[in-house]
Amino acid sequence: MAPQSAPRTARARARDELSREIKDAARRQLAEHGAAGLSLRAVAREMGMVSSAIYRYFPSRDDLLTALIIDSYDALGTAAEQAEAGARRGDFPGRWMAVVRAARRWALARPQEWALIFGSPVPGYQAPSDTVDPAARIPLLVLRICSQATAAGHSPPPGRRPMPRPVRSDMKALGQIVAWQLSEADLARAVLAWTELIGSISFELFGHLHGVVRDYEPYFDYQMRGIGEDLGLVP
Amino acid sequence: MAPQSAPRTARARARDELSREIKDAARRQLAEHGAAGLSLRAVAREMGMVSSAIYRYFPSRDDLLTALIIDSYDALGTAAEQAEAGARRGDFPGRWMAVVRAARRWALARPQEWALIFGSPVPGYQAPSDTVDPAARIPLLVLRICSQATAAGHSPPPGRRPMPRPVRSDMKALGQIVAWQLSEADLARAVLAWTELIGSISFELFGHLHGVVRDYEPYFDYQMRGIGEDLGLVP
DNA sequence: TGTACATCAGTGAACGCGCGTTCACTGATGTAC
DNA sequence: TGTACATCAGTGAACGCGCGTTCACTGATGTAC
Repeated sequence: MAPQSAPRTARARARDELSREIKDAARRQLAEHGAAGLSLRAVAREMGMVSSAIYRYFPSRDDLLTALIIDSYDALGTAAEQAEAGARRGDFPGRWMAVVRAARRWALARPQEWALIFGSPVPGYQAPSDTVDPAARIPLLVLRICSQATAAGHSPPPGRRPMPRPVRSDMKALGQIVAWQLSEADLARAVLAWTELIGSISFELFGHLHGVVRDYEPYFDYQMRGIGEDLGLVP
Repeated sequence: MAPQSAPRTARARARDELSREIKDAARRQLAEHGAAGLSLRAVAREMGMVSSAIYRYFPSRDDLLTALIIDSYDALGTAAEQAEAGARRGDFPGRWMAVVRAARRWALARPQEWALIFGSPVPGYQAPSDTVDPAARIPLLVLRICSQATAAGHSPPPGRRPMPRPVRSDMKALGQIVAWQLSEADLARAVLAWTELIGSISFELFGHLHGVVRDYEPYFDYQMRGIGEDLGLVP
């Protein structure tokens, strides 16, 4: 018999496709009304289904939200990774800039998805652990760039000030997880750079630079370039 | 007749007091259910009033939200200003650390109020211009510290890299508004520091450092101290 | 290849709930003379 | 000081709406023999 390499039944394929269509419809809802305004009934309406039918695919509204969060983290991570892969390996500042620009572009195109993952947590909603890995893609990418830059002999000027013991211990643990050879001070700097990246994009998106910055792209580039230098990516 | 220094009638005083009580009840609501879950009816219930009575005080839910936003910005600004006023004038890093610690403490005590002003914008809600001045208190405070440090001869090492024209023009405009003598590069650095402050607190509050940092206070202090150094506050 | 049974997608009605806002009203407070 | 009128706070009922979730059901698809 043939169904050996493809044991996926027609029903299973239809199910996957509909799951995806439901998430697409939900994402459109999200883009218009925000996370708090995401309604299962509205999604069902857009799909031409009865509202209870959604429950064949997602056991509750929260599960649908979780799926959207994971997808958003993954889409953002993919965008950043692909952009980074396009830069010359030895060009560490270029790789950093590719990441941050891809992240900003992604955010500008989908502000509500950005707000879903980096804005206020939905009250009462607790992100399950499945979101951890997708959420880690960008910070890991940043750490990898820093690590390879260090390996190539490009390091930030050594520690300006002593690191308190609890911080050192947290950074040591982080270093053991990622297993690359970065000093605790460099790890802390990389975590800060990641915070600065997300913070800068959120500031622009959420309107906190209104009246201060008019031309966001060069402003963002300028600041991120400076952070790249602070990371010691450039000799 | 006597009512000259106090033309405030009993009715007016009662009105002010009730406005305040409504906002207090709304703030409690907010702390529990977040901005999206703020309900006029629930507020009225807590006040022991009928829901329509709220409309004597706030013409709509959005107006109540706006009042809360303004109050939050003001409370945060006041907390930061008071803390900063307690530091020795010549101790610029100390003044910076007083501001950032006060901001973090305020945020930890009222996470939902923080999310209200720095989290995802409420979809469909447009902040009116009354929020601009209260929102500017912290950034202005930061700029003032930098400016006085510069005047005292403590400046960051001069510009690492050229500033693109649009950025320079934005910073020049900002410099004219605040009227102090800071270079465009220093202004940009101060705006970044402000972004980093808000971003770091949001990262902690919204759980993005979960699994990376365990002891937040020393981590925050360490990073903010570094930013203070980057600002050139210390000779 | 054909039949019997199990699985599953989608329906339609219902439960129970809460929301923002409007409106005509009553009774108390404030103002002008 | 007293009266007549205007202002205003709070009531109670109603409008019109949308929501998440459950449940018994029908009919189509898949599976085992």
